[in-house]
Amino acid sequence: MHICSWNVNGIRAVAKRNQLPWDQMPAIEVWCLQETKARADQIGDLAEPDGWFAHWFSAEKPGYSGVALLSRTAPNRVVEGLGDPEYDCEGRVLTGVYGDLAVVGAYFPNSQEGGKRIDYKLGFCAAMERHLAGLRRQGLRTVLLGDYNIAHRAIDLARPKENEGNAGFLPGERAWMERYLGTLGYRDVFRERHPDEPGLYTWWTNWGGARARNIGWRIDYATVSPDLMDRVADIRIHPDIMGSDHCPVSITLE
Amino acid sequence: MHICSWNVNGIRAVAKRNQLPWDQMPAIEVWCLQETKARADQIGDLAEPDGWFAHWFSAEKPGYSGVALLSRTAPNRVVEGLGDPEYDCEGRVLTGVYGDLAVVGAYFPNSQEGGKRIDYKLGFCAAMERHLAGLRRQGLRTVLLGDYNIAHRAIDLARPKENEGNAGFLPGERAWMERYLGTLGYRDVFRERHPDEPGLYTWWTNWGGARARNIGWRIDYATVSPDLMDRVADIRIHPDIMGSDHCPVSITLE
DNA sequence: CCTGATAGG
DNA sequence: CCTACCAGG
Repeated sequence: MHICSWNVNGIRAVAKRNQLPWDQMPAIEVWCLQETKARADQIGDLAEPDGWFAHWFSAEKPGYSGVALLSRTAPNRVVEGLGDPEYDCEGRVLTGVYGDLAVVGAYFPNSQEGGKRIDYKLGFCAAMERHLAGLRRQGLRTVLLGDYNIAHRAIDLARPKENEGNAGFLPGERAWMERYLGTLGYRDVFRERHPDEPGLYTWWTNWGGARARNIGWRIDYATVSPDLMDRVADIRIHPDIMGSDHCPVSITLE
Repeated sequence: MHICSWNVNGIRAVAKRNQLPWDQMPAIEVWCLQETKARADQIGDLAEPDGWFAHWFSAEKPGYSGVALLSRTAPNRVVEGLGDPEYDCEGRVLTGVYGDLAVVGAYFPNSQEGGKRIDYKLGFCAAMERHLAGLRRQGLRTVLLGDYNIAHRAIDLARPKENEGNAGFLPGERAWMERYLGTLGYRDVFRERHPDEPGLYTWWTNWGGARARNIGWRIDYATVSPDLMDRVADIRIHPDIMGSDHCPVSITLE
């Protein structure tokens, strides 16, 4: 099963440029999209692309956040959000269940300038923990794909020193990654397969040719529950796929 | 003296496209610009173009309205507005005095959907009358150039029937044109020289190729006080000058 | 530097 | 449709 996550930074802008992800990467069977920035009723035919089951989950605030789940085969069920209206009103999480696999697509909150929203973000992370635990209690193995808006360690961004204390690299959010990947035992497969390789990023700022110079951050992940680890055949980031300030991350499960 | 008026619909957009009016029409010695939509401090070098005396008068509300007066020779003095803060806070009028000539550049208010702002507009027109009367009491002859946002008569727009009761063709504003050009005796030189010629417009909506099909309105004028009439050598509209949804109107005075 | 929302035209 | 603004990233 080929699953891919992409923060599209506005699906309408991507569509206008003819860079829709399913056209660009035809082998993918499940797409988790973040920052769609549109309701289904704003995008016409794009809401139900030919050959896909599509589910759109949007923020209340127009043009803000929003996620989508597209799959070639229909999921057994789809869960919107984390079960907490404080987070679910921002359209950040969609879970598709396929057999014993739960595919969770998520757009974690940005902690913002001066860490203004770090409390909200850590609350979201805690709610995500509970959500994942609930899925596992249902006997499901989980893969959590999306834009975590967190660079875990110094190796995960090009300028760790300069970004000490900046949104996405705050002690509090990094500590949650430690907890999630350490204490809770979820697996950052990509880093496990490239333990010491720098320069592997999924996001670059739009200014100053950062992407061309590969001054980026790895903030998009596909992490799996421990019991899914043995099914992971492949995991990749796709820096050559353009159309957003993020690039896709794909995982192949057997 | 070659004087030209142009509603630029955002001077920054015009500059970005390299369509600055003084580059396009080098013979012009005085430019009255409307809808500049920028303060002098937002436009860098453009605020004081080489070889020009420039005066910018902006609305309080950012990106809204705004007029400019540029001239090859320095005016004896410049007057900002009409002397009424209700209108002057919207950056709509600049007057440059050159010898015994007062060049008044004006951006008349739009009367808006449903005539929502017709009272404001007619108040502006009344204040403009007083302003012009004041200039004449000072012994000045006046030319009032700009976007009046009024089509005077049916001949002045392509679709008079369909626009009966629409902003720019409301009875109240047309009546003010009648008063200005009839009772008060100011002269619409362009119409006097083309009394029965339809299809002479200065503004076209951006939708549906209206300009290519010449579905437009004549809402930009250069009108003169009766005592200036004998000095008018030429008056033209310039539908070939692109860069805005309006085209320039020029007048040549001896 | 991008996205999308919004006001104003 | 097109110019600006603005929030958010």
